[in-house]
Amino acid sequence: MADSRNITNNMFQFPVSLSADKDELPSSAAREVDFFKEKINRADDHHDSKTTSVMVKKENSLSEVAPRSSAALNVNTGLHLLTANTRSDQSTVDDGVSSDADDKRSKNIELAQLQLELQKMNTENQRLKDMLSQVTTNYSALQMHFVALMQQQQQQNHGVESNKDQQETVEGKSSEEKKHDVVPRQFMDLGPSAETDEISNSSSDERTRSGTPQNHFEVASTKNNGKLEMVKYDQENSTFRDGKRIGREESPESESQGWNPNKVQKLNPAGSANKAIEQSAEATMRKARVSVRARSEAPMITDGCQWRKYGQKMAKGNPCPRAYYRCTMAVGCPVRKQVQRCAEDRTILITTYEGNHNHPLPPAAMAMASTTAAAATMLLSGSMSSADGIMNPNLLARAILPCSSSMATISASAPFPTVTLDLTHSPNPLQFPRPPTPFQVPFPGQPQNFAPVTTPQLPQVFGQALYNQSKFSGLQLSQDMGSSQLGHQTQPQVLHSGQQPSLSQDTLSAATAAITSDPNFTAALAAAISSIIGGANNNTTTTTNNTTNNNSNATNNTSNRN
DNA sequence: CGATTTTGACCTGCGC
DNA sequence: GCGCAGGTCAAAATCG
Repeated sequence: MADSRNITNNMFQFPVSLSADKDELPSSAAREVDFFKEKINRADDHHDSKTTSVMVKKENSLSEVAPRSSAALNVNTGLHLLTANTRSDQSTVDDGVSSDADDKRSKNIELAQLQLELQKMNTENQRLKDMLSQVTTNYSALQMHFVALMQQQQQQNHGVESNKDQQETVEGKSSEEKKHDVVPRQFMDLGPSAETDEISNSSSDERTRSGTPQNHFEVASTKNNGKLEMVKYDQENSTFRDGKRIGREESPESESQGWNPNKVQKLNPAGSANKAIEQSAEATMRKARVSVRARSEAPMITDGCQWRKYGQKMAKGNPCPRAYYRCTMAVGCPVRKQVQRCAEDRTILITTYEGNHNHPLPPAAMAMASTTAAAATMLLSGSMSSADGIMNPNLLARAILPCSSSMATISASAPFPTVTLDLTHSPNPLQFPRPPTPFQVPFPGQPQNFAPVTTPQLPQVFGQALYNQSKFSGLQLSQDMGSSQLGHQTQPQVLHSGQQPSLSQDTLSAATAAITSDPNFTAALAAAISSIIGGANNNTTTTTNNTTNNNSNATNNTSNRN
């Protein structure tokens, strides 16, 4: 954990120590710091209680060792005496004065002393060994206790999530389907807890592959009937609206297949079990959202993916229309996003992501994709229960990285649990040096950026990110953000996007490399942030591949229903 | 001409 | 049951 914190602090200075934030949120920051300290102190206390005893013992041992070391010196002294005696022997031999009886007596005495000292040394050696083993045992016990607490916390979270999944599953679920309820739970079992999931019946090989949600579904589908192709990447399709769009969605168009729950049912008629698995798990994934707030004058932040707009609606309480985009980098990619400007500060662009990509991504897109996927999974696996006041793994994450209190917000309230990454706070310019050249996002049209990095490493990246989901740092828990989550920044800083520090391509490459190589999720998160910031700036400073769509025109589409 | 955007219609869930 | 709001579809329009 310390490593992750160090890595993050070294690589990406999260914009927490902003002056405005300090002014605005001194209490929360202080609370966070205090909590962290408290946490640490508690841990230290706990550890100290053990350590103290150990130390006392150690001190005792040292105090006991000290005379014994003097005893060891005594032994040496004895040896020295022996040597002296040897000399005396020699002297006796040389002199030929001492009698044999005296020599034997003195030798016996010395021998006895030596044996006694040797015995003491052996005893002390044994005691030292015992103490060492005790210290080791205490350390192991502490470690195990910590791990057990973590696992218990995770399991409680999963238990709540699993219950919710069961409730959200389609009605009339048969007992056979219930057998597979483990799969959504397994899907949720990410990170360290997955290693100790006693319910999971997956093999170790499956576990090694279970880094991504896709992989989980792959496993699940393989386990059930081997229809890999259907479950693999359609994780978001099956439960959406319970497949009631029969008339429209049975169109033969392949593009809509990814979103057609009936297609899943039709193409995978082997069992309702699979469907239930997919539905419950995909429902949870479907519901998880990652919202990114960034300042950008462009209609859309550049996240490295290709999007196609499929709808626009006026949302209540916001004069700016909400645009709906779907990822078009692959046929049937379930990822969608909503783009809307903040009603309070229209320089803030709110982008909400749903789902996981089912295709390789360019590095720039992978940063965001891995971030959203990990954040969503983290949200589903951990924070929902935290909203219920059971556990709060994010507190641990905050302890891991206490410097990013204002960066992310979890909203576990209905209708959708949402992680909001607030990038509107200006990073410290010293921490985000401004590059001399404008940032350019490598786009998928450039194949050199495409396959080599993403294809083989994508599951690993997801897996690493998900494995470290508990390290998703800087998540500020919000019990009831609700619709106000997008406006949790009470006083947005007036900072044009052009003023935002951007990152050079080297920086992004480094960040991307950090994602692909570093198992630290915070690094991945920071890399995504850097890509966002760079993309936003790119939009404002250069001509990009973005469409000419302009949401700010606000073509009133309120009469959509009318 | 294909791809993309626009936009009215449709569907669903939820609250009353 | 009704109305509202969110989300999606798909034909038409537009763009390159």
